[in-house]
Amino acid sequence: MTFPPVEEQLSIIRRGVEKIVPEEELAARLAKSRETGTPLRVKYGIDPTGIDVHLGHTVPLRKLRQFQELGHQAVIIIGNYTALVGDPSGRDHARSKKLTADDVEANARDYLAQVGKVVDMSRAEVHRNGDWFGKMSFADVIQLCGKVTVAQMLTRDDFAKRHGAGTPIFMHECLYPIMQAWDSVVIKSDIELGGTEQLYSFMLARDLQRDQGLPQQIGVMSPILVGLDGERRMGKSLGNYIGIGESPYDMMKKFMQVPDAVMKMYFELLTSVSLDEVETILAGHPKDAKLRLARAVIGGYHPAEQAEEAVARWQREVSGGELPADIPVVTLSLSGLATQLPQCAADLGQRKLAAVQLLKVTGLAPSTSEGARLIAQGGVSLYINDQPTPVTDAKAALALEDNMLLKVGKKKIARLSIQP
RNA sequence: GGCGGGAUACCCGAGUGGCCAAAGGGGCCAGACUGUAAAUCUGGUGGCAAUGCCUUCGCAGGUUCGAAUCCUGCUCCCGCCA
Repeated sequence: MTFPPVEEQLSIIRRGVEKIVPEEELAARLAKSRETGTPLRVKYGIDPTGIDVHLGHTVPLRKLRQFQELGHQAVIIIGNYTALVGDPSGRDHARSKKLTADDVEANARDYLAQVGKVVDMSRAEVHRNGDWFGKMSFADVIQLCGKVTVAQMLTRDDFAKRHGAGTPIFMHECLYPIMQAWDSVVIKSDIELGGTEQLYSFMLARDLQRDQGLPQQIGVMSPILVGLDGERRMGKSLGNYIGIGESPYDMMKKFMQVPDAVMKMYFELLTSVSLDEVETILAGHPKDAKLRLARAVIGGYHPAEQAEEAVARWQREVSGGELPADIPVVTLSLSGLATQLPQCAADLGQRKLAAVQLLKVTGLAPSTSEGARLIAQGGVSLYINDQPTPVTDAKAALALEDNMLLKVGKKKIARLSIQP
């Protein structure tokens, strides 16, 4: 096994990484690996709790892939044991419902399939930590806990804060980092990847590895990827994410709405474009830079021609103002509507319906009141034979034509299918 | 266990008898501008068969012509003391 020169490896590893601890050990470890022809074991752990992988998750995953390309060994840990136990802390009740072993395994498989879009799974080791934790006795657990002090645990920032503030810290929460650290011992990791919030567990792993007479792992920590709002971390619950399973065009639309300020970070963490080139790109027009970014990232998850088509389509439909290609069809039944809205029966008899009611039944407005507001503000228009007409009177009964389009604002549009 | 403070719309937060569908800010929506970025500006932001009507200020009652506002009970939160 031959590896690229240490300096070259370092520059790749350091890209988009916030912290390496201990930084000074990394070069020596790489050098030794190169001399002995031994790949480093690079660990990345995840709890299989039903994750929809988004770009934020891909940051450490991409780093793992880079290690693979440098010739090192990717080791993915599925935390099936911790997932089974369930973490009741701080979670809302809906989420803390117990997962069965089957759920966890299904999640794990689903997760690994998604990970396969970034990591070369044919060359990765996958372990489930239930394989070792499931065999441990309570005595083993106590013995393991004997290696960690409370004072140590309290050096962890969030625990320290909570302890200071008098908010509860549950025993099992203290066990999670220990378990994670023990994973490192078992799989003999040289490097562990994760976010900066993992610092404590990473360091604990070093302590336990030393205790077991093993080489100590080096933590390579990625920054938190900000979401589409440019402020908070990318996350599903915040609704500011791009999932790697999304269609090219859905990704495209989201990319183009990202604030300019995050482009540099996205280029650095989500693409392989060289940092020099990124500088050049960002010096140009921001819109072109964003197109470039979108194309690069989307191309990582979809065939290049589909990424290209998504870009082209965005230029046509959004930038060019053409009507979108995939307008959802809303089917309206005149007789059904007459039952639903008896007060409009007379209008319906003439194939007409008040504008506000139409907005509501098509789902383009949540209520007639909101529909009336939208109309008053000039946000509603009607397309007959693709000819737009603004709707200005909320109460006016509109003639219902099969195939007509109703548009609200810039984004909401529906094609009507009128049935008897 | 004692004392005190609080619960207002999506969130924060004003309002202490009528002028309150409830200030202000954030968020969000629509419009202008633009590159569907940012910034800025304008308008809006409970519902309905809509110049009106109905519902909403923690929950349940009460006082009053009239209650987010006063009274009683209840639930929950947060400080301080023990």
